[in-house]
Amino acid sequence: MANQLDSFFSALADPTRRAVIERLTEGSAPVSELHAPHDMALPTFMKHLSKLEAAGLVRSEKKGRVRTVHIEAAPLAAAEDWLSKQRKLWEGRLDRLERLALQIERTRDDH
Amino acid sequence: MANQLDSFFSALADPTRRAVIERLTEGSAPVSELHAPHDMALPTFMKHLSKLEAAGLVRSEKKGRVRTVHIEAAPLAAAEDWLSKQRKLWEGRLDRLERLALQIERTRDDH
DNA sequence: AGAATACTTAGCTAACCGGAAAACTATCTT
DNA sequence: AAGATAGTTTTCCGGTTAGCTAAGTATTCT
Repeated sequence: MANQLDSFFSALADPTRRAVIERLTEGSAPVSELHAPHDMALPTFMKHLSKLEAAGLVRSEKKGRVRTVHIEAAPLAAAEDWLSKQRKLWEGRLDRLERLALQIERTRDDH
Repeated sequence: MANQLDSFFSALADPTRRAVIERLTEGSAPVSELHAPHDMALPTFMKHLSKLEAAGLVRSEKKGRVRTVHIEAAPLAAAEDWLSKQRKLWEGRLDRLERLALQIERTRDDH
């Protein structure tokens, strides 16, 4: 995985991990609280958290026996930017094609 | 993979596939042209195209021996929307926290 | 008809992923 | 000091993914 976007997108390609991100937009939380709504073993869930952290989408700190997890907004914005850029390029192209079509139509009318 | 977002994001989690999307914003193209810049066997590359098509990010039609591939904008926008929503929720929360902090500061000044 | 082109299908491999259970460590609580 | 709590580490498993080569099919060109 060379690119940052690789790990961002693949971290987001799993419903458990997206649910964690959604939950974290409401505020930081300890691992056990994040785990609670998910019907899977803790170690399995921890692997999802690790993937999010490795992708930089999340940060975490341990105090005593509790690890608290926070969302990290910047990479979310980076992924959004890539998507937005592609969509705009594509839409821009559609616009140009439309203008071209109008021009051709007009040229035809001149005959 | 239950969710649509699963396949969208996992389709975008690969640099070859993102490169294909980037190329396609410039316009549709046949398989061989899309393949040319990528240093991998054709069948391998075709599997990437299939994944993009399965995710609905791309459409394709075969005419004679040539298969032409087109980008499909809607799902790109859907993925963008999810990201945008999360980022805004998070930023909104930061704003509320900031206001709260200001309030507390003001209350303290009253003493 | 024969050769070249543009995929397609089939079959293989190594690595990774999402899941589990079991056993362990470290930190509160009583 | 004992017990409960909150993670962590280890080891295993079956399924998917990304890559390859080799051989096949369908069109188009000469």
